[in-house]
Amino acid sequence: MTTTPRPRRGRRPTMEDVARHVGVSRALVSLVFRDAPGAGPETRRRVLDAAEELGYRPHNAARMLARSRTRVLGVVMTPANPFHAELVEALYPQAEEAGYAVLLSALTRTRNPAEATEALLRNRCEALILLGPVAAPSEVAALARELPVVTVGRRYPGSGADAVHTREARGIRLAADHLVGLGHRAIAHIDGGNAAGSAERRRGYREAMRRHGLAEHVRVLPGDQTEASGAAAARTLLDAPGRDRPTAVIAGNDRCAIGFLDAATRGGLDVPGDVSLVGFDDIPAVAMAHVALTTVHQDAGGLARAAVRTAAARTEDPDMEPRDEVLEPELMVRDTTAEPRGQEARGG
Amino acid sequence: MTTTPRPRRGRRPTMEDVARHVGVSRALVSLVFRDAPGAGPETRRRVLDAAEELGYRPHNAARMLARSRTRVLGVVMTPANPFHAELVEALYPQAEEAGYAVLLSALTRTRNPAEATEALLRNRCEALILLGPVAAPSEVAALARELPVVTVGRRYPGSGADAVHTREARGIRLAADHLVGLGHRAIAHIDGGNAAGSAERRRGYREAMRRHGLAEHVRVLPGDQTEASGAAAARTLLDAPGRDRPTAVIAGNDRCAIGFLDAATRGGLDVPGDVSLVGFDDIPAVAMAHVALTTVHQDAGGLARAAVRTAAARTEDPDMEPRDEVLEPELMVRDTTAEPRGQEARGG
DNA sequence: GGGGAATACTAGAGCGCTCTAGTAGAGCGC
DNA sequence: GCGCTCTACTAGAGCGCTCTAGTATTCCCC
Repeated sequence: MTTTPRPRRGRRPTMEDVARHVGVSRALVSLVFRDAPGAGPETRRRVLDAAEELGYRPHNAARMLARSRTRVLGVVMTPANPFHAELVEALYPQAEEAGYAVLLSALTRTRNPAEATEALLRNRCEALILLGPVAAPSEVAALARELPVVTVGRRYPGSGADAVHTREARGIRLAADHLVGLGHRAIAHIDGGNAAGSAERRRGYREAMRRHGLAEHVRVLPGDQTEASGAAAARTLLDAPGRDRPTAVIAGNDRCAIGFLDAATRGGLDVPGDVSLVGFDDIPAVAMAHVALTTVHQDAGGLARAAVRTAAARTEDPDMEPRDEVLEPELMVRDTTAEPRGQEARGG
Repeated sequence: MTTTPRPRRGRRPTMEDVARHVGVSRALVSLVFRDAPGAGPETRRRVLDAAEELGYRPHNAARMLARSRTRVLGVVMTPANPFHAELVEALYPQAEEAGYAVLLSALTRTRNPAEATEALLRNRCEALILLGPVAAPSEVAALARELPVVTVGRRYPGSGADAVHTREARGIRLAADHLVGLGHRAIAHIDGGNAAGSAERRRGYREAMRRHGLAEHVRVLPGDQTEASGAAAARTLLDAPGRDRPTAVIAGNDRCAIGFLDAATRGGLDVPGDVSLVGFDDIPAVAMAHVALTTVHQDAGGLARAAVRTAAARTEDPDMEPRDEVLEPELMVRDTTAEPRGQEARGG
């Protein structure tokens, strides 16, 4: 286009260059770029024009170093987790509104929580937001001793970290009530292992079953919130004799439910004909796709907002009472739940 | 645990503090933390111990500012895109091996390419890796004038940016060959709009059809590589009279294919009974889930490796010949493709 | 035992910003 | 015409590192 081609080599222009070009002091240029009061409108325009002309761009490291506050929020996320994508999506506008920049650090197969947070700490984030953390309580506590930490989707009571999460147990209860309402009694739960929220969901499952007088039907299958573990659980059930087979399954999350659906369907089970299935999270894929999964909806936008607000609040006041923000889940009834076979016959 | 509780308030310890504590100079501490030669083993240990004791952690901004090179690779990614998750996953180890740190910047509904790259440039990345960029050619060209830019999954010929991508057209041809081999003739393509790779895939489709003498059957449905557009395309086909309906569809990508599968199935079409379906990317969800989508596999690890290598190479030598690294795709035949109805009858 | 090299360390000048404390000058009331 | 306030601007000291150019000290060889 009409952009002036700028020299590719050589050092980048600094504030000094812009200042000299306009004939003002460095401090004045700084004022303009920080949108601080104290510069005349005419000068402001000239500074901006000069910067544009020279291709000047503030050097973040220098800014961070000079400023007392960095106004950066460190976010640890797992790219492979679709629900984290939704949270990150919502985090940006919330952070911006609160006057913070977002610094992402990914958790991958080759990058553990310690590495991910270390990178953020070296950048002097003011607070950390950990999405669905898998770190050990002692690690989280150690972090919380250094800076404000907000865990999303999991609580670390007594760690000093604030928490923002869905009332997981209630979500599971909604699912259980729905299934019991349809006539199910043998309802199994695929566990999420040590993934965020799993403990709460497991507890919610046990409680709900007890409340419905179905304690004897409690059955927790091991898992880890991945498609693979859902599929494994399905295979376990397929191998069981029919009367030992639950008529409904509450998966640890949507990904697990997808895996279950896959393996169950391939194994010849009809969902919801032979077995009803409920997920958790309500990631976009299960709403829209083929699966039409009945699931427990988590409010990603609300979680993001609460996380940013809490991080900001604790940064302002480190001695604030520990917070535990809880958002209500919602059951999304779709096509993977129905009356159990026997019931259906009686009913029809 | 046994971690010394550190004072939460007050300024963080600096190299100066560590140096004083050990009784050496700041420069020596710097040497130790950079793993540079010139420090005795005994001193090295004492410095490390003191740092541990004081809770010292290098200040990244200061380091960046002081260093001539930042050794940071800026990566623009879209969290909502599952294929990007795979690329990011692979990018970290590759970058580390090449001696670079990774800085992520997300593209979201509220954050456009200009904002995402601006944030990275302010951090003085040495090179930019754009995953499936959607930016305008002029924008990419402007960026490439400032620093090495590698686009992944899309080429911007003449922009000055290097490209790393799959041989998209070949992938589509593999899909078309497979479908034609099964007996299909009316093969439609759901377009990916202006998403990365779409133009190549569209071209590949047209060429493949022509090569098979099926030019008259060419049918490109509008789309944009999301589930929604796949679903919309399915609805369009459902409304068409049977004889005008293609017997096979090559979707713009896997997400689009998932959407198609959803809407088609709900609309009463059997896949692959009534219509065969092929995707593109081979994201984890389509391999494992319920869908078992026949799709064109892209080598995420290979793309990541090539992207990092190219970025590093251009950083070393800005005058290097423009690179265009091409990786071969692979057709993964799963359960969504079969002989067309008529064929099947004849065959059986 | 004197010169040379290698090793272990230090001094100090930046890197490009921010921000406090200050100055110059205009406007204004009396 | 004096002091006052207000606006527009500047000087300069950091922020916490890196890195070049040094200085001691030891070791070794002839």
